[in-house]
Amino acid sequence: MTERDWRPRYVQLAEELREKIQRGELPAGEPLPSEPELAEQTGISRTSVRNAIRQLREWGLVRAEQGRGTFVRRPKVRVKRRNIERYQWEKGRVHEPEETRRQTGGTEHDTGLTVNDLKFHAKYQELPAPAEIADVFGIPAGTKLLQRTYWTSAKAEDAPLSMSRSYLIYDLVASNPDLLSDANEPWPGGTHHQLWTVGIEVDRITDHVVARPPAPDESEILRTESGDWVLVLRKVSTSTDGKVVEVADAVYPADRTELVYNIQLNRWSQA
Amino acid sequence: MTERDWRPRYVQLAEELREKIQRGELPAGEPLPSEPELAEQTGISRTSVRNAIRQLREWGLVRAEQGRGTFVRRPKVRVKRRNIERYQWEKGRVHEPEETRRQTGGTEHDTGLTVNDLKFHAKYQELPAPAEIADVFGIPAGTKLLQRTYWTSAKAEDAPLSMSRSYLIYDLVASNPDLLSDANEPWPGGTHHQLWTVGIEVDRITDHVVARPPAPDESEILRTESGDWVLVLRKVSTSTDGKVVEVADAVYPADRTELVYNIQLNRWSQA
DNA sequence: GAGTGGTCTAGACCACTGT
DNA sequence: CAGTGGTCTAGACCACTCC
Repeated sequence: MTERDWRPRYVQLAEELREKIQRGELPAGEPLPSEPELAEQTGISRTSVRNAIRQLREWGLVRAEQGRGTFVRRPKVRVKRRNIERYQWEKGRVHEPEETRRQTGGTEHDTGLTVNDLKFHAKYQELPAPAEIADVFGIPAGTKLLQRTYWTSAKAEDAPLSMSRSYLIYDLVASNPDLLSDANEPWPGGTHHQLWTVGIEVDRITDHVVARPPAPDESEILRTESGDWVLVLRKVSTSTDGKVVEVADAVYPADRTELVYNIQLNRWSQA
Repeated sequence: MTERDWRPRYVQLAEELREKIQRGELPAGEPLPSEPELAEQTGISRTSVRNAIRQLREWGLVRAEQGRGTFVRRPKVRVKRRNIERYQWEKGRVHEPEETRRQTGGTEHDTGLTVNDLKFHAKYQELPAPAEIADVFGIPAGTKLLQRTYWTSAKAEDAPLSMSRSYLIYDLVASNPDLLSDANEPWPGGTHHQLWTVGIEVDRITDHVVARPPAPDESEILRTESGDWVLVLRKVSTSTDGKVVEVADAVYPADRTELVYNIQLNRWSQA
């Protein structure tokens, strides 16, 4: 006699299917047997079959499509974001001539995407600083901020998506009226150039990386599956006189994103 | 007549409860009404009530405990990991005397934890390089590696947990037999010191940050809730002669972790 | 033992997709 | 139209926790 399997039957089914997927018996893109079919094959109820499939969804292995079927998910290619190099490059570009700036990915903002791949959206609005943001700036809550929201919709299939919210202190940028409206988006040269027009040089940037479940609006824009999480990158820019001048939250679909930080260490012996 | 709400009833219930939680009507740590109770109050079946609660679990708002109840989750405090500073500090410590190294957090490895907070586990084993790891090293798959697995179990309540797997090329470290066994763990001085004993200086470290659902063993060690994700930090160390000398994957519970990278930019004008 | 969440059944109707 | 997954019901038994 082999030993009895005491795990719940839906877990057993989920594991069986997981193994089939990972062995390649059910290749990416292929549909699973339908729910009634699996119920009949295994002799368990459709409710339990659905339970098993929910497990597979939480594991990120399958995607259910209403009216069509449940399909094995293709492992997503993760877009690499090398922020250390990117930030330095963006800053260095400020003093290039405008044509150069317009050409070489002026729309990249925090996304790393070019205007060719996707449709770009920008929305500007004023808003009193929520406590959490005010804290980072080191200003009183309620101070007037300029909030800029950017998001992209893919033109091409599988193009990377992103969504980002950036905050500036309103009075700090108000001296250049061009900065207060989204009419100039995509701004040629990015945030560093915008800040430069009001006399600010960014000295250092701190990235705070966190993962969490998506908010409803994020889940819609990023087209995440149920159970997916998002990576949130809070980028805090500090000026050469030590003040926080921009706080930006970029939200990425976690299964399609990889953040890369390349860190140069000091040598032990310098001859 | 107000407009009819066409959303599924379990979604409506989930949102109602979400609002109650976020308004503080159901404070953290408090139990929700029991499932039969909610079913009776709302007039929907227990199955649908469970569906609503599953939604709240996916949102990370509640935790169900068998036989006790379903409780509002306390928002986790995220442990901040500042790897740029940490790596430089770890490298600089190599040439300090051994007592100093033993005292000042020699056990921190990739975890950032001290031996006082937790029980530390280490396991060494040899293993032929899987293709994915071999790729990173730039060596043929199957080359003998030394795999070191570290994990912690919390002594104190709410102590941070972590799990990490580190890979070294076996032949590269074999000249120091002390490095081949876990008997010396926690090694005083960490990986930089270990490598130094076989004549290697680490020149730069690249962090690759990714989030994904936990593997079963990870979920057990890190005590993640169902639906939680993990943050995976792959740390690739390159020696001064340009070879990859260590690959280490650290796995953190995503809801308790924040990675911080502080990036110094070059100045525009250097007088 | 009473009450909790976890598993499971056998049905039903619906919304959506393809042909 | 038939077939898919999504919602929903009204029950049942179980494992676990706490008194």
